[in-house]
Amino acid sequence: MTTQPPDSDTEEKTDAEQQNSDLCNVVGAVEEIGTEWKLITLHNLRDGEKRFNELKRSTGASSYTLSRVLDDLEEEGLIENRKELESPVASYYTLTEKGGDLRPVFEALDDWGANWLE
Amino acid sequence: MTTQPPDSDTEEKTDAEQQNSDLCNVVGAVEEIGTEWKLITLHNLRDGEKRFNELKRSTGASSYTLSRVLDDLEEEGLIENRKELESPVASYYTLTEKGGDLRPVFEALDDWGANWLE
DNA sequence: CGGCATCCTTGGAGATACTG
DNA sequence: CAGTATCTCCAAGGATGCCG
Repeated sequence: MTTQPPDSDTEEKTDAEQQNSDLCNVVGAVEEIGTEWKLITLHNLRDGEKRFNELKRSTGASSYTLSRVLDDLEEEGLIENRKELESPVASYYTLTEKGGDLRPVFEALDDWGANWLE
Repeated sequence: MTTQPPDSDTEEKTDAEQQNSDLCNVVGAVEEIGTEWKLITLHNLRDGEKRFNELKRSTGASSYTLSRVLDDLEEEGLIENRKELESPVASYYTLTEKGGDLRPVFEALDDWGANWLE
């Protein structure tokens, strides 16, 4: 493999996942979106479309990292990308339905944070 | 109860966090618990007390990793540790109130997973 | 049984520079 | 503006061994 970023092909179930998948989907969900950059990026799209550099600023990720996170999220079907190629190119990202359905997760996190952080 | 909720702000906010902290606590929450091992470990304690090796099996983490994750979680006040030093030592871990309050998060993740995974 | 100490590998991620 | 290409660094984490 070249300098290919992390893969993300057919997902294999880990041993631990096997042991829990019958009971619930938390492990699966965590393995799909349970990294800080993914969560933060998705969360930063909660209010609608954003462009690359907006996300770069609001998430604090480097363009390199952000780019790969966005690729991952798009491959997983959590976000969509709309490009405008005219003039100065513009690239807009939005949550898909699948991604938007994570809102309750973020709300729960927000509630928890409001009680226990700060 | 020793685990008291928030106690005034004092946390240093990161740049990205600065930009969102006024709006919500998701970033803060994610930064505290948003790693796969932490989420999985907390989730594996959802039904109550578990011992070290039980967690090792159910999470799939190595003892080295699990040990450090548990230390982190305990420091953050998300779990508690009860040790029985007699005979063959036994160590039990449970969610604190703070940790237990994450259940809605896991429920939301579970719901999402049920809809979008599998 | 629980869990450090060590060694070692991997990839996550920043900084920087470059292109269409 | 929106990425890609490198280079590099460091932490996460597995494997193994030891020990109270």
